[in-house]
Amino acid sequence: MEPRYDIKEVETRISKAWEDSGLFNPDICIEQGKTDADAEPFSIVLPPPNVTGVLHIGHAYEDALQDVAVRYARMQGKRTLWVPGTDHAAIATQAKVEKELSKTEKKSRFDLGREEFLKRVNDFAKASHDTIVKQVKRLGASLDWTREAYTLDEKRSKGVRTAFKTMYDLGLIYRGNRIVNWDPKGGTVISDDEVQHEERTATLYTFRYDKNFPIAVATTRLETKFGDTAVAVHPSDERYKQYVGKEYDAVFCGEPIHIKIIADESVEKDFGTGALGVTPAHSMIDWEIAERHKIPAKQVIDERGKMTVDGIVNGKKTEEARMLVAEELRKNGLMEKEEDVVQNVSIAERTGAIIEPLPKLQWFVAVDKPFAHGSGFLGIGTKTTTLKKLMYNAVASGKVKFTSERFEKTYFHWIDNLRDWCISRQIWFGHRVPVWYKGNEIYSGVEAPAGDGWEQDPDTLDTWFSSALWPFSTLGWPEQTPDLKTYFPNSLMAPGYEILFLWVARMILMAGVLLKDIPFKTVLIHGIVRDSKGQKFSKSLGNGIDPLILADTYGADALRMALIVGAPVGNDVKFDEQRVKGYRNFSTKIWNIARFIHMNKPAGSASESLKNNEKPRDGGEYIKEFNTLKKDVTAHIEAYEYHLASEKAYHYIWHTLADKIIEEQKAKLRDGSAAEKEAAYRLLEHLLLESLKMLHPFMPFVTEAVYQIFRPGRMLMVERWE
RNA sequence: GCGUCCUUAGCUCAGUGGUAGAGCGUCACAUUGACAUUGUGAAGGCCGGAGGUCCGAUCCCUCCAGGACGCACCA
Repeated sequence: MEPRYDIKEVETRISKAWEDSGLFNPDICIEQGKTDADAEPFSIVLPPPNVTGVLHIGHAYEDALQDVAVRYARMQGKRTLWVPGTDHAAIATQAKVEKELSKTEKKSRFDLGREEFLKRVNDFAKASHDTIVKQVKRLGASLDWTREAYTLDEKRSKGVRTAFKTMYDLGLIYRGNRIVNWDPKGGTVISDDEVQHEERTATLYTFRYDKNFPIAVATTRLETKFGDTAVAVHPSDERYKQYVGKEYDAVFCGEPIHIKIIADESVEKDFGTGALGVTPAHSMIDWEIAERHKIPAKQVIDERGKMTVDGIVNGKKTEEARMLVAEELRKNGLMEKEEDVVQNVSIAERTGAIIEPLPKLQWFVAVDKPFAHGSGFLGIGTKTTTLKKLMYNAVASGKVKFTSERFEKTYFHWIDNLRDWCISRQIWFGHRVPVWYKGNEIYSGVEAPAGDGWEQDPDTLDTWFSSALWPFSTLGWPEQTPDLKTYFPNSLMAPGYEILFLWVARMILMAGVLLKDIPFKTVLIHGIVRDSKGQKFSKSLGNGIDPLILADTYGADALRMALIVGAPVGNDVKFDEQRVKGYRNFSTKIWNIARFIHMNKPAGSASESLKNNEKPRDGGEYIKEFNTLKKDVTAHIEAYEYHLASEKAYHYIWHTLADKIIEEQKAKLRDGSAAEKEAAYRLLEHLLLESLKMLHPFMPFVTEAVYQIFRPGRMLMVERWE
């Protein structure tokens, strides 16, 4: 053996050996007799990384976790499939290319036109994809690349169109004019789950529309008040009871408005004046109030964030309009109070723009609408159900298990508050809405309708719509493929908790409607990798670390260990480069343990019998000790307590096998009789190889490399976990 | 407002109804050895605070304080 553990040489060589063997593909495992054809399947699909650039350390962590599960399953002899793929990440990818385009060529996507722009995005996505694949492979992930998928490839696109059409026919997808989250910077609508909140200070103005109006109202968004169509008060508020039901014509900053006074439970008596100016077109809440009371909506802000009313604010941006209105109110003695308040502002997740709620004609998924389900799935009954109920019951029934119960609570809470899911986007990169129009005719189908004059909807679908199909689109759905039959539902899914709603819930939804089944049995929800100060890794903070550089410096094995040991899977991981270094030392330690044992291999034919993995005759108590530990480690892996399993394996190899057992056997190896030397060697070799097997899911490279030195021609990754 | 989680060694964090654990760091000693080092040992803790249940609580329950996060939102 080489005196030094050459990380890069070994990891590169082993990577290639695995790839050449084809054993990441379960079909080849069966062909070669490594797996029984009727073995229990174990399937998992890689949460597809976005083709927006490169992998970060969070991906390395997520892949490591899954690879532990996959390698363990494979070693158990299961028919193991881990499907790789990437996500086109519609809005994120488009935004990235647009930014680049504007920087280097000073052009917008409209300057290029849809076709040329999409070509650019696809080129970028392709380059990004290639980088990502290389990175994932480097980290030792045992994915079956022969089955690679892309959310925007031909098969997945057909799946998307089929899903849309099916749900459209069920009445679960509808087109409606409703208030939506408009991202003025991205120029598109986004869903509730893509909106984030940020605390900001704002001025709360208390004012009257005009001198004759009987009630003062409070708002932070004065400029929207041109769109007020009602004033709402609490039904039990004695102060305003006399006005409820009355209607007023008023003049607000020179513009006529018509206000109806209504009573609604949602109004808080103690806030502001206890009266709420209702602006249905520019506030989610107000929209809902207006719906309840059949109050009309009046839009006063356009998609560019500019005022559309006549008079002093015409054409102005919202912030400027607000100042103008405030000034006008003060001038006319209508402003009663101005105070600073802290409020939460809605921000678009991808572009950082402040959300402008606007009424727009968009496509939605109806989550509360009863539909004919026609199966007894999840004990829902055979008649009708709603998507909310489907999502709820999948988890409540225990069919889908979350590894941490606390996430189930979060999940249920989210469902309770869920509104219809807006799925159309005004961007170009993505799945085009599979709907065609001709005059008043509307057609939804998997393919375009025959005949002339049909115009396809210009919008694209929320990227999460295609991601939601991932557990089965990757297996060939809507075709009834053998893979789908064997590997669906997936055994496991390993997403981060930050996409519990965006993704996990939607997969459950889609599988429930389209396949009348759960998408996966177990959800292993993991935390976020943070830096040593506890901050998220992000470009703006400049604290990003390239996992590949770490892998090249310390080894992918060491990186994996540093991420897995020390934090339970559901918790956040605090990442510290020092720890990677520590596990690099551990790799070296393993190499040296092996080298020492290898050097002490007795010459002659006796050792040839070792090839058959015979148990050594001596050292029974050591073997017993090992077996107890192995059982313990196995139990931890089964319970997804990878942090404990890996730590115990680590501790055993270093501080029991190396520090105690090898030290104790040294004398015999040096001075013993031939028989004693043989016995000592057999014992050490046995314990080493068994230890490598136990550690393999966590540190696949060094364990495989050493194993093959002792067992040439064999492959540790398909040895049996007993 | 509703909800979840966290508080354990200098740091980062595990863990358990029965005398407190790891890694890193620190200190002392040993060592060129299978070991780009390693080994042996040491120091270091009222397990956030107060109650309760229990023979016994760091662990279970209640409350409090501090911190993180999710959802909803005050217009």
